[in-house]
Amino acid sequence: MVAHEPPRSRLPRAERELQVLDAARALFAARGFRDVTMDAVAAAVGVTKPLLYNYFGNKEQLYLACVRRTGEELEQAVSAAVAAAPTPGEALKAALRTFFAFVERDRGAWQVLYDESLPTAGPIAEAMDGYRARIAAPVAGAFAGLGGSAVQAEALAHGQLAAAEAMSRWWLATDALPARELAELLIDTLEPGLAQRATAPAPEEGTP
Amino acid sequence: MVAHEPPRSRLPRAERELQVLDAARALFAARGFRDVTMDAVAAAVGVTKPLLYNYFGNKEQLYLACVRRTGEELEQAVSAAVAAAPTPGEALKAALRTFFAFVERDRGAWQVLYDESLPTAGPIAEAMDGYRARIAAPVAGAFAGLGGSAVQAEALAHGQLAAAEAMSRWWLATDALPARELAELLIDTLEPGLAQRATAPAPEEGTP
Amino acid sequence: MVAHEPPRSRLPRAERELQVLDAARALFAARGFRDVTMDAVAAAVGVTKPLLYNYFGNKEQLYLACVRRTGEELEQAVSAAVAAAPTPGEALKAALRTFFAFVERDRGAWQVLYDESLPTAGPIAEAMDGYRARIAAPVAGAFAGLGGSAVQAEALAHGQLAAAEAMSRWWLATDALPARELAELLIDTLEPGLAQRATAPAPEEGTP
Amino acid sequence: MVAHEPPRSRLPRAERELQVLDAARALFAARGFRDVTMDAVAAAVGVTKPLLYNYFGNKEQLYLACVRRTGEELEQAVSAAVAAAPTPGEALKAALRTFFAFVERDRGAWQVLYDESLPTAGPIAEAMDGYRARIAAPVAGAFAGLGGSAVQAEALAHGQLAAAEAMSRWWLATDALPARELAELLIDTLEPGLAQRATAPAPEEGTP
DNA sequence: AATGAATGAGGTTTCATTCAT
DNA sequence: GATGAATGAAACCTCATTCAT
Repeated sequence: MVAHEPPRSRLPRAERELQVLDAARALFAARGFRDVTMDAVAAAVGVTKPLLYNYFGNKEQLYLACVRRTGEELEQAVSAAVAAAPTPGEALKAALRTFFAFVERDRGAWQVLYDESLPTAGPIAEAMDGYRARIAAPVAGAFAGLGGSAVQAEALAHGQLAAAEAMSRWWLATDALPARELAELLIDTLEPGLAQRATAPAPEEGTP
Repeated sequence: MVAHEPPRSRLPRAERELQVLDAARALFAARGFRDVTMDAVAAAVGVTKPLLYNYFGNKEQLYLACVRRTGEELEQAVSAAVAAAPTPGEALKAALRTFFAFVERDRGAWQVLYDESLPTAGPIAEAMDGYRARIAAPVAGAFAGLGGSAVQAEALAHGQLAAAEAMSRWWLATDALPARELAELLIDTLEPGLAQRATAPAPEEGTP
Repeated sequence: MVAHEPPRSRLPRAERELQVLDAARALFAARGFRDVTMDAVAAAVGVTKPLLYNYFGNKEQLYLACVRRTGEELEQAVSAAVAAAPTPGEALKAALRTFFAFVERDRGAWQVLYDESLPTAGPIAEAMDGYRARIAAPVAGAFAGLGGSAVQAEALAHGQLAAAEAMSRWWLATDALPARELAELLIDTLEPGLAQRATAPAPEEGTP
Repeated sequence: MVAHEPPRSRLPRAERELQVLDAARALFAARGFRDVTMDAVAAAVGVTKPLLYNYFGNKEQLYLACVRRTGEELEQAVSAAVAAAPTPGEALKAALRTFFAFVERDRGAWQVLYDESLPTAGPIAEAMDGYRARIAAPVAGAFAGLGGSAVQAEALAHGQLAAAEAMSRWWLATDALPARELAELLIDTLEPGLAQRATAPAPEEGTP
């Protein structure tokens, strides 16, 4: 009655590592760091736990290995988009479009990068904070270029990045709209207000 | 057979429940569902674990009990604010102001309602989704009143509520601005874009 | 076929702790820290591991709990004997007699105190070094009072304490002599040499 | 089918065994049997674990192979020194001097021979006991020649060998005195007592 | 009304050892 | 002669949960 699993044994390390990484990332995306056990990863790949530990060290490092490539890609994509834009306003739009495009292209990758069940302390927390901060930085820069005080820009950047994340999560759950439209929707909503900020002479805060 | 020590305190059940709820909610707010053990709750209240189980059944139900009052309060506050507003534009502003004010008044309550370490399946997930949806609904209504399709309104509501949430978190961490000013900052940023939506003739979605 | 174990359940904590401590100390004495598993301790007492962790925290703390009383007793016995002696020579004799008497009185206690399979780093190593150092200190003092340079005294104290330990271990393995005679044997062997040191005018080292 | 990379080095077995033995002994000396993993040995030699198993069978046998040469050397050195001495008194001095000299010459070898983290049962324990007993025997012989019963001599031999050992360890840790002076210090301390034993009319057994 | 005592089940990690080439 | 790939077994520890009073 048991499906006769083809013997997948004795693969070269590089190949096995990719297998593990794929299986692990899928599990982490689906259930979150906390609810994925090393046993589950091992079972998904069809190997035993010690192999996982031989290759990746421990659970945190396995998680980070799942995240690394993806995280760096998103970092670079966002900062390249921002750098290439002629004005802060365009930079912000480009950043948001890049972000949503990324989410749409690889749901799993994004979910792992923005996992909400990660430990809030220790090396993993630091690494993830690093990724998120480096992704957020160019966006904050764009906001800062648009007028208002520096604190205000930071607050807005935090807020609208979270808005983008939330819209992404909502999109993952509902699939109600093409992700690209979400980018335009958010951009359209913000643009006039930001244009107005840019022309105003940036007082301490709010309206004169 | 010996009963020298008077029982620590023999409170009526209702009172004891409130005590437990307060202590538990503070813990859940500070450390998240996942990282709070029943032992920790019992120790914080000064009772033993079996009492917790007698009164609340299990950990999830205890958590839900902690959340119930808060969730209903926020639900009602937001929907009252929206209902009382003369126009969709005012409704939205009122909703955001109410939200920030609520977070400012009771950060613990707020954090429990939006705990990010909750199980993503099971009765607790459903209940929490319910609260969040009922809080988001009036906001989405306000957005919808400003033009665009219903899905777009829902997407925006989720996004800007998360923005408010993130700005609040940032406020809790930095204390860099009064929370009320954050509300105005967000409103000022959104208002022109929303005004523009309101005048445009809301097609299926997006502007022509 | 299985012996019908009398249900030993539900003992008061104090009693259970003593049971655990006895069983654990016996195991540690017989097999050494490294080779005793928490499962073995639990099985020996007839309880499950979590109880051990509830009561003692972890394996190291359980070990230290086994050692504490004994260690302090030996410390005090040795330093009291040394303090009560009129001359350094007498002090040294008293210390050695106390030491061997202790070994004879409670073989298990001594074996646990001088376990050779302990971790060489971490809290347990520090605690055990503390005990051993406090036991050695009065002996080193006695040697120092007998002439020669301070380094020489320290070297000799280290050496002869180790001699006493080794004789104790040999005694535990062979039981060939009453332990008390070992004390006298060692004392008789050292005494003339030490007396000679005491009269000599302590040059840099060796005989003038 | 591809064989671009030349094999790391295709040494004849005898040479490879020596390499392994050297690296392994250094590791065992530094960290003790328990804390050295086969992985660490393999890495230190620059070979893979299966080779270790091919050549030596298992960890215990590898350890014994590391110890064999050293153990036999020390055995022979001590017994030669004792045999060459004209009187029991000289024999003892010669034995102690040989012992200290050996430790000074090759601290690694010495530490492996007296590793304190070895299993206390099984083939390894028996083998090590054999080495230690054969090293102790000539010393005990010398003590026996100085009066007292055979058991007493054995007890003293065990004790004073341990004293030499401990002084060596202390020397390794502090470097406070030349090792040769430690030998003289111990000899000077013991000599008068032993001389006295020699003149006293040895009761139980021994020479009149 | 409340407790002290106890556990089942499962998690991460380590290590000596072997298989197939 | 030597290796890359892989594993079985067991260790420490944690936590939600229940039993008997």
